[in-house]
Amino acid sequence: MNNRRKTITMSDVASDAGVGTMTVSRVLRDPLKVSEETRQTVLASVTKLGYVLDETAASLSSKRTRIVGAVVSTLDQSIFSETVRGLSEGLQTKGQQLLVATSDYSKDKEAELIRTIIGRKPEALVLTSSEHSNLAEQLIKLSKIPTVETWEIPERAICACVGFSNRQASRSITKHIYETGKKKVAFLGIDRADDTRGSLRKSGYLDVALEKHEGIIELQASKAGFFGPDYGAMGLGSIIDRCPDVDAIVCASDAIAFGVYCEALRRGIRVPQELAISGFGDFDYAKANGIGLTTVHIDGEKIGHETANLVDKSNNG
Amino acid sequence: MNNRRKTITMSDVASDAGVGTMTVSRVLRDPLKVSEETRQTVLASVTKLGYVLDETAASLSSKRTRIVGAVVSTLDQSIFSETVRGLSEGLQTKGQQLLVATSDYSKDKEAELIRTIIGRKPEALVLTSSEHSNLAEQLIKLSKIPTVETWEIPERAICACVGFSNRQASRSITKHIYETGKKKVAFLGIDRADDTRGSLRKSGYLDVALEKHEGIIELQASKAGFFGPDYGAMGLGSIIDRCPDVDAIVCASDAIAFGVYCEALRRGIRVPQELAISGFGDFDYAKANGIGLTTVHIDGEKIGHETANLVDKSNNG
DNA sequence: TTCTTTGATGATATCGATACCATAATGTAT
DNA sequence: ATACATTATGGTATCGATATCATCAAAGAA
Repeated sequence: MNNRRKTITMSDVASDAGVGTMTVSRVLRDPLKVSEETRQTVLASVTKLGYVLDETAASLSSKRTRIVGAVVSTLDQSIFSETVRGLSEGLQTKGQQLLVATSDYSKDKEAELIRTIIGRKPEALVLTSSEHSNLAEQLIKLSKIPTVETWEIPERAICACVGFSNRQASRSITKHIYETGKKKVAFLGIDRADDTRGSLRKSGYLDVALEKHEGIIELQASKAGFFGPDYGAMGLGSIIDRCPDVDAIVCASDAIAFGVYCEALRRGIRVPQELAISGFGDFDYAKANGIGLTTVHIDGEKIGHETANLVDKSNNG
Repeated sequence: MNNRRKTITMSDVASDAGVGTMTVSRVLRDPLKVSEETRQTVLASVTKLGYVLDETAASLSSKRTRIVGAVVSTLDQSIFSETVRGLSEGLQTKGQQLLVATSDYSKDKEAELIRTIIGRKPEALVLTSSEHSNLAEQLIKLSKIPTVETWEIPERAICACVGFSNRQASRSITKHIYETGKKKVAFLGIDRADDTRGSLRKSGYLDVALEKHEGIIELQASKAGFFGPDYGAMGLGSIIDRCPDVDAIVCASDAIAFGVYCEALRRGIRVPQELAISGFGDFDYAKANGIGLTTVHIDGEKIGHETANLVDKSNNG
């Protein structure tokens, strides 16, 4: 009503309710420590004045910010967004809030963002990349903030990590494909220097294929500025040219797999009867029943939830 | 080095550099107000001690939190994640940080989250839904925090909004399809009570189709627990049964369009020559050249950036 | 030379909630 | 009845940076 007032503070509520500020604080933070009667009075004043506790001040005073920081590589149409979602949900139930920033796969940017976020004194830090700049590692160490690395299991974890091994996953799917009776299994990936995941996946494929003493049909080509599905469509052509009896293709990503899939349909090849196609992780539509794509489904949301739990443990456990 | 020390504060830096705390503060916030010489000394101490400014305290003192809160419906594989990305990037360049929370399309949850976020005293609030609970609107009004609503242009904006009209967009795409010479254009959507967007898109389609005095082939069916693409695949069948000479389908979403597309390929129908298919906004792969899908591309990132600018203006302009 | 302006710097009160300790009022064991 | 927990509550210093005002020196105007 009287809206030209300054900010309503806890002592405004306190005097309105005829109690001390500590009592108000307790009503809001630890209601059981206050008698039923007082609690009602205070709550009445709170709603009457439309009071909202100032977490900024609370954080400074209590040294508990209830904030968790996350620096992710990207949020685009990607599995990371699922992770962020799981994380955000998980944290919400634990009364924490999520501060996110995107690094765009740049280590320097990541370090800079980490510095800014550390300034917020978060209770934990979540990172999605497994390699960090020295500056970043140093900042983290100095700040002593529990840090969780997700997605790729790093060689040497800073603190804790939640994730999976790309190589292992690729090995499993390749093995699975051979087990369904396929004979000529090819791998289709893009040759890019900075693509650690892609090459881990290739290694996983090779681990199994070599063991089969089977023709290792492996195609790699540097991309020419066009998008994943296009590369996949083209790749299918090359593979069939080189090896007409191919009956399965392990792709380094779902974007590629999708391209292969569409091209196969266009050529009238039945999927997966004549050609099995497997992708990797970030393509939501692969779930649909009608689509014959196999994919390594990575439960980003679960990773997020697990991370939230871990974060909680590092603070309370 | 000496790591059993307590937190390093600004006065630690100040005494190390032999200056007052205000000078340190200025070096970090407004370097031009400090002489070159002093600045260097202070910066040296800062790095020497590994000092990181405590934004929590800064916020309390200056009443500028440099935080922007966002409550989004979801982050899943969706266009919202692009928006969040654009927003996050845009804010980063302006020295702001983003606090996100997901409401899962629940108005009550949204209101609750808004309350928590308001407690952080953000400098702006970003919402992705256009309908809010009374509580939410009241909280926002009381807090006087500039609020930006994105995506759907609301009937009655709380403060400012960035977005587009679903109906208008659908109208454009339908018109475009007729212009390419198609004669029998159908609409395929899912019948769900709470799907405001879907029905706006349907209306947009009808606006144009009716005007053409052309057969309005419209199919609606409640979904049976399976995923979008499956519905699309099934939908194509129904439409063809009812109207064999259909030559274009406007779909309510990209998931549906994708299902229609795959089913068309399976049936040997050439896309887009024999059948044009259009989707709506959240399917990244539609961009690929080889794929014959038309889609209303919604630039989530741009929405995010625009929002960031708007947020900036409401605070400084 | 004297007065004013400008620039660099520091002292201190302050933001708003909470930790910590003190107090008062009960109940309860001896 | 005395001593001792236990519970409910309030007073106050405190967290760490910044706004504000004061100070002082050097530079320019008269």
